[in-house]
Amino acid sequence: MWSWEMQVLSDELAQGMEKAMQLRFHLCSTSPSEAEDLLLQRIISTFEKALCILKGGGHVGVAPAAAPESSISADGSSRSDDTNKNLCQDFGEASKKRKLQPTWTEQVKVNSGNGLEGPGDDKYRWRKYGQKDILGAKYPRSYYRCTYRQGQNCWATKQVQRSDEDPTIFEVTYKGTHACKQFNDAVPQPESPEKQELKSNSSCYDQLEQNPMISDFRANLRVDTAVSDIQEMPPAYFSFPSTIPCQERENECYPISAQADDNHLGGYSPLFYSPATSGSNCFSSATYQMRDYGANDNTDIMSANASTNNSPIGGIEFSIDPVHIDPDFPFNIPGFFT
DNA sequence: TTCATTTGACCTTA
DNA sequence: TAAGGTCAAATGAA
Repeated sequence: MWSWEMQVLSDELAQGMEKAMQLRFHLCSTSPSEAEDLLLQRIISTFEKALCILKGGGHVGVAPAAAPESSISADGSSRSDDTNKNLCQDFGEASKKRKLQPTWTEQVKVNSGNGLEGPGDDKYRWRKYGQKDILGAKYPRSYYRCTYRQGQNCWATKQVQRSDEDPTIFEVTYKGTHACKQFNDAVPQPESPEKQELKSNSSCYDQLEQNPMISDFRANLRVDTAVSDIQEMPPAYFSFPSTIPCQERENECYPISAQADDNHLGGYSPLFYSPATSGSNCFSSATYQMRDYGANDNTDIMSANASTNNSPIGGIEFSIDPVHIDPDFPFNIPGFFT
């Protein structure tokens, strides 16, 4: 089959799964029957299997993971026993290790009126290690790595690329998860109310993090957070498919604790937190599109703007509150841009 | 003095 | 071989 045909087919399957997950997502807020939930679970599972088969990995039920600890290779194919033999030596090589790291992208819109040069802080301390002019891009791409790379062997990196079309939009690509603990000694940084609330709900995220499906999906996750493209969605809590009935999973999302072990973010977008009021939702209101292109390194086609409603993706759409950039937020804080 | 940024060179990958 | 990604020496700021 032609590669583009494969891609189209993959996209279609992905959309099917996305819609099924949306449906399940909605049903969860209306206490669906166990039968309904099971049925949806099977539908989603079927899409998953089809996608896995299409991608040639043959590994069913697990989206490509990319974390170094994962037993799934970056290209989405499962690491069979023979490939497992090579795991140790693979991970011993930093470059390969990096290849296996989860990657996702956020689009951050900043208020140009503030003379901002880049997106705001993401509560991690980054050290710029390079800048490159990218072919066809108006603006250079900046490369950052975690300040604690040496001290704490933290291999998280990020790339910041200013949008050609809209200079107020920065595409921030995160690679790898933070292994460091840097929140106690991090430079105190002002936080928007949204962020503060997000933080307080981190236990909700932690709960979600326990879900193996999340680890599966997050590997090739791409989160577009362009503030301008927010779709209204009825409130509901977010959930990846699992065999746990919705009512039970609800409890996974509700407990809100003030003690946020930020490291559990693992470098993932803080936007995953729900600023849900009264703890009723893990995610609500607006839509973020999580695009899982699955096994292949298809990040290039993942770069479509979040505005599309037809995102051809094996990811899901789920609702969380929009995160607006506070016009008064001091973006010139250390660590992001100079 | 320490830490962050800049930037040219080098490495990797497609 | 070109483009993207990373390294590391030089430089600057605090």
